[in-house]
Amino acid sequence: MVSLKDIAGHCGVSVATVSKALNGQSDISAETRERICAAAEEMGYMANAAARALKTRRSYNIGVLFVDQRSSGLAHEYFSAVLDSLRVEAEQNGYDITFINRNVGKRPTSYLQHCLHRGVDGVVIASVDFSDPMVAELAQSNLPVVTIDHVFPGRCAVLSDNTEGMRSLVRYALRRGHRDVALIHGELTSVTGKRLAGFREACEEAQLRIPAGRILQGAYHDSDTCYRLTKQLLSAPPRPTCIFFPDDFSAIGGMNAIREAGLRIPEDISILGYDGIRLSQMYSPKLATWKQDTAALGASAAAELIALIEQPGTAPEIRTVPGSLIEGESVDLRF
Amino acid sequence: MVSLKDIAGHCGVSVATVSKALNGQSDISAETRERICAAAEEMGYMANAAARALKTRRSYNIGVLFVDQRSSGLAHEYFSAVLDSLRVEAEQNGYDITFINRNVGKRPTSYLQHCLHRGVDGVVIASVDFSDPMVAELAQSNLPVVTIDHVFPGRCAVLSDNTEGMRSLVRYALRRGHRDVALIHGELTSVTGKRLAGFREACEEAQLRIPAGRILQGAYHDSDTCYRLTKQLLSAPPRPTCIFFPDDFSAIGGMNAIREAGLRIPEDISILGYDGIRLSQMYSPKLATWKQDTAALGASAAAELIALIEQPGTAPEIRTVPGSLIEGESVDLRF
DNA sequence: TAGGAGAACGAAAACGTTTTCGATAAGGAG
DNA sequence: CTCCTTATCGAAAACGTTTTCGTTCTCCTA
Repeated sequence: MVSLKDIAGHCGVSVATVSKALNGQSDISAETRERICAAAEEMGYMANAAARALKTRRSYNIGVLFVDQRSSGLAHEYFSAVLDSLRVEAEQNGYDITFINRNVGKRPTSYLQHCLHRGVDGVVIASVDFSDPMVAELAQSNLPVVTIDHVFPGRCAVLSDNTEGMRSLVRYALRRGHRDVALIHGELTSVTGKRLAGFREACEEAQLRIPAGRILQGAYHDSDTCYRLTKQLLSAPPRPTCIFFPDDFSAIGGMNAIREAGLRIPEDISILGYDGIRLSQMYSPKLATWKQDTAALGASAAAELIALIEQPGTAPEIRTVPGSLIEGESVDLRF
Repeated sequence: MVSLKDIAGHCGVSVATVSKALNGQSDISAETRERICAAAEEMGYMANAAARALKTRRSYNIGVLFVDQRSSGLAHEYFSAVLDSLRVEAEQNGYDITFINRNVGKRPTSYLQHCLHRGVDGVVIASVDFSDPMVAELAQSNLPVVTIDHVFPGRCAVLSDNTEGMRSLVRYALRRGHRDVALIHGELTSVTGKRLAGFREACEEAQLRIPAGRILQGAYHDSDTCYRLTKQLLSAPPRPTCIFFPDDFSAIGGMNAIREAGLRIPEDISILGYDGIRLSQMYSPKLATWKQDTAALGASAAAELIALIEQPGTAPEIRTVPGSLIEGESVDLRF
């Protein structure tokens, strides 16, 4: 690896001058700057990130905390899409991303310690158990932090509009004439809470009372559980005419249960998913679902974090990313 | 951040002693070592990775090159699963992973330059256009490199057994009595080549001649293309009794085409996928497919790379990871 | 012409480690 | 008691940067 010293030797100047020329400082004459830059280019110079980070305390590295509970983190299309746009946005701004984990060397530590060790400039937290004290420790640290789909008091967050998403889905189903609807939701998290709120709002709006038995706790991204719960819903008459699922993936479990019961979708039972993954429009029938704008979520998170890093004064902002309704073909008209 | 100097001050020894105590060097008395380690623990010491990397030229960071052509990289379940197990294995060995891209700062460079800049200890390359000269440059550099699903001469590689996978699938279909089979394959890569070879071998073995029109080039992970090609296959009688698809995901496109033509799976047309993603066993019918051992692929790649890094003498090894046949319910008996 | 301003560059310290090598002390052998 | 080992520790250099603060030198103004 060629270093500043090599270039300095080659050009007959000091390392200080080379550094300043390469970094565009003003107290270098245009002529020498040209000469130095040309030499650097020609010699294939590449700054040593470690040395620079050591000196400047800026690593141009952002940490990403994605914990795949039930190994559905990276394999989950929603999160991998968010991660990917996050990565692209970060890279365009000159930042690399590294995954945060719980060991440095081979010894276990905390997420925060790991971040301090690596000297990341900031952190994006998503898809984790936000009740984990170790996550809270990281979120409350004095590193710049942006969370996705969760808000810690006083910190930045990027949210998918879960209340609006669920509200829109319910309104859509009610508009199509459904009155006896059921909801299977995921584990109780802030995301689930928002969606439940949206569900209730839309129902109240339509002066619809939903009996307790029509709201079941399932699990995200777990089609087996939804298969089971759907069977349960179908077995106790009267059947609902419409079922909301935690996400598109788990809706597949529900569809299987419905078909095994000899019922048709949407003629006998209408269904709605959530997420709008590509697959949802390949089922037949195409699924009615709420498309979360994963590209905007990831890019916003990165952009906001970088703003936080580069303009330390920035007030912590909570940005909500709108989604959109995909009508699909899985909700029948009932009049 | 507390540094070695702080600990040294606190314990009344030199930084050299602290460093050696913490790193388990032998020329430190047990008593002072205890004292220093205790102080380090209590003061919340965390080594500065940048300083260490600068001094030792080891970053404990491995670069991962995953390019998502057609944005199906991270969103592709196969690769995200491989990536995840790779990450876990690396982390367990004290390595972090960072994504390699083409810019340092905001200026574009090559993958190799980016690696040199970051000082990664080694690189895993997967899911890229292996004909890209910039990828070749990286692969032929003197960094430790492991590729997945592709072999560069003289370098380490971890391969999913594509020939065996396709051979097994074909044998399975032929065993069930199919004689007029069609294959839709992906873009021409070394992976596709292997699968084609497996396909041909199994056919020859059974003394089956496959007319040219029965082998079509489609695209990986692209259900639209497969939808179109399947329609084409179905429109020209005689129809094949069995179709092989590039992967499970694109098989969905094929299934839709088949069903739209009013045909049943598998009674009228049998189908086979490739990959064994979770979803494939949620379709109905469950898909006959070849399950690639993504967990082993990722873990092997990481393990092999780390071996290469830590024992520089290691001979470049090409490891093939076996997969397994999932029979599913999508291939009918034909006798 | 003297003085000051500004432009261009360099010396050196610093960031936090690791590592070599020398120094000191203790202990054992003769 | 002297000499040689061995154990334990520290001083200092080095890794490759960035940045502060001088130092020169030129040129302009009064």
